[in-house]
Formats: sequence, C-alpha cells, structure tokens
Amino acid sequence: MSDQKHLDVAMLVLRASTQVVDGIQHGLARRGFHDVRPSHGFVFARVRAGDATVADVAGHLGVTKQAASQLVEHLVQRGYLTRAVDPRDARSRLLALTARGRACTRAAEQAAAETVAAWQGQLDAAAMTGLRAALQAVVVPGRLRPAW
Amino acid sequence: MSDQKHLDVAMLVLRASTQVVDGIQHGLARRGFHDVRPSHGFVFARVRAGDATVADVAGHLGVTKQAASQLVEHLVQRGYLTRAVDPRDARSRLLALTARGRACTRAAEQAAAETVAAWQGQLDAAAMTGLRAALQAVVVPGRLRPAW
DNA sequence: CATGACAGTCAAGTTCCTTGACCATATAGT
DNA sequence: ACTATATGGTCAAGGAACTTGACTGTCATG
Repeated sequence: MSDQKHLDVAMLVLRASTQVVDGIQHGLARRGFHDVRPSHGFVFARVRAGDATVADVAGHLGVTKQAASQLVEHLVQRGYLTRAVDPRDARSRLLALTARGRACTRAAEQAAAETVAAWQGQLDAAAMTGLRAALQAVVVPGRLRPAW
Repeated sequence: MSDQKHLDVAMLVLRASTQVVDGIQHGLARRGFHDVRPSHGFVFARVRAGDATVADVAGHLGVTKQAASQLVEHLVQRGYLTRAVDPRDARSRLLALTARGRACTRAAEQAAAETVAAWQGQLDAAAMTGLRAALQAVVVPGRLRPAW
C-alpha cells in the first residue's frame, strides 16, 4: 500500500480518537459528571482492573507518580475513589472505586459505546467487526495516554 | 453489536491514536526535529493547505487565537513558518511554510506512514484497505485536536 | 541490622492554554 | 461620508496540569 494511504490511515485514526474523546466527555457532561477529564478516565480504567496503586496509575498513564498522585487526589476529594491501607505493604495505598466512581465509570463506558454505536449508521455489521478485528491486531499493549 | 464490543472499539481507537502520535514524535526526533510538538503538526497541516491565518489555525485546532498565535510564534522563531502581509486585508497575516517547514512536514508524514506501515505485519492487504475504508466512513470533518 | 530500593507526598518551577484588554483594519447601516 | 460594530492579531496576567528535586516512611537484601 502507498505511503499516502498509510498517511491517510494515520490521520483518520487521529480524527476518530478525537471523536471518541469528545463523545465521552460530552456524554459524561450530559449525565452530570462535569468534574472529570479524560486523564481521570484512564485512572478509572486502571483502578477498576483492581489492586491499583498510585505508582500503577502513573505507569499506566505514562506520567510521573506525582502527577498521578494529583489526579488521584482530585478523584478522592470529589468522592470517586477511596484510598485504603494495603495489608501487605504499609507504604502502599490501595485505590478503589466508590459507588459514585462506579457510576461515573459506567457513564463513561456508555458514552463511549454510544459514540461507536453512532458509527453503525455509516458502517454495516461486517465492516464494524472488521474494524474491531483490525484495530485489535495492530494495537500493542502499552501506555494508554499519548504525550501531547 | 453489543455495547461491550463498541466499548472495545472505542478503547482500541484511543490506543491506536497513541501509537500514531508517539510514532510521529519518535520519527521526528530521529530525523532531527526536536522542537515540534503534536500541536505544531496540526498547525503545519492547516498552513500547508494554503491561505492560513492565525484565526484559521485556532479554529482548526479548537483553541483560542491567542494560543494559536503562540504556536505560530514558536514555529516562526525556529524557522518553520513565515508571516507575510495579506494583500486583501491589512489586519491579516498569511502564514506559509519555509523550506525547513516543508522538510519537517515531510518528515512527520513519513513517520506517520511508517507507523502505519508497521501494522502491515499484523494485517493483510484486504484488512488494511478495510480499516482505511471503515475509518473514512465514520470520521466526520471537524476539530482535529481532542480536548485533553 | 545496615544499606539500598520503593511508595507516596510536599514544594517549587515550567509549560501551555485561558480570559481580558487593547489596537488596527474592515464592513455595514444610515 | 460617518458612525457603529465586527474581525485579525497581539500583549499581559492568571490558571491548570505537568515536571524535577527533596523528603519521609517502609520494605527487602546482604
């Protein structure tokens, strides 16, 4: 395939991600969550996976642990997260979602799903399945948040 | 398709865009361009399209014209862009790429194409074509840069 | 039990973007 | 032609999010 077409794909991926991010933010705002940013969503994603610490979150987002600590503090203060002592390590604090945190996570997931569901109008079922499979094949595990 | 699969697609798009952005940044650095950020790339994209002003750039990026002005100033000072008088409007300044600006644009495009080209190892030609077609179908014109 | 590694926080500084004010020029209304 | 309003751009100040550096407390290794 030509460089030009590869470049097209790159730009399309960027535009698509803009739509996803904006769709999530708009959906969250519509559901009453006005005090969370996309970075916080990535914190939620890690915390929901279980056994999360500030250092885990930092690695997951690709930021310093100080920055991660600030994001967590923001979410704790607003009632989305709790910090509990780690029975196995007194230095560490285990992060967990509160009821509100779970509600926000669900809302973000619904908003994300809605955004993609809207694409079904332009895409038949086979194409949507193909899109998912293609992305799954090329995406590698790693930092979730780009450095821009 | 289920909400879960839609959510998968949303997250995959985000991860793919991270790979694209990181790939471009890394490719630019490898080619000796250390003083441009992704936002500047979006400025280049608008300027290359022709007849660009600071206000155009601001609309294109979804930021204030003050922020756009600062990005442009950054690129002018480093020799990537020139500001010329607009023969049709004395208030306005027309932005244009210098030779270095064109070189940087080409480098960014090559880096983006390379990143996507690497995906060919995990994707056959039909799947790559399908990916491009699917993205093209769902992407709508609009702001290029997400608000995160 | 001493030394080094690690979890987390505090403090200060930087960067990027915002709001608000302003000037110069263009456009529309009368 | 003259005033009013809108627009292009910049300057200045403030804020939000991140960084680096220093520090405390705890774990792990010899």
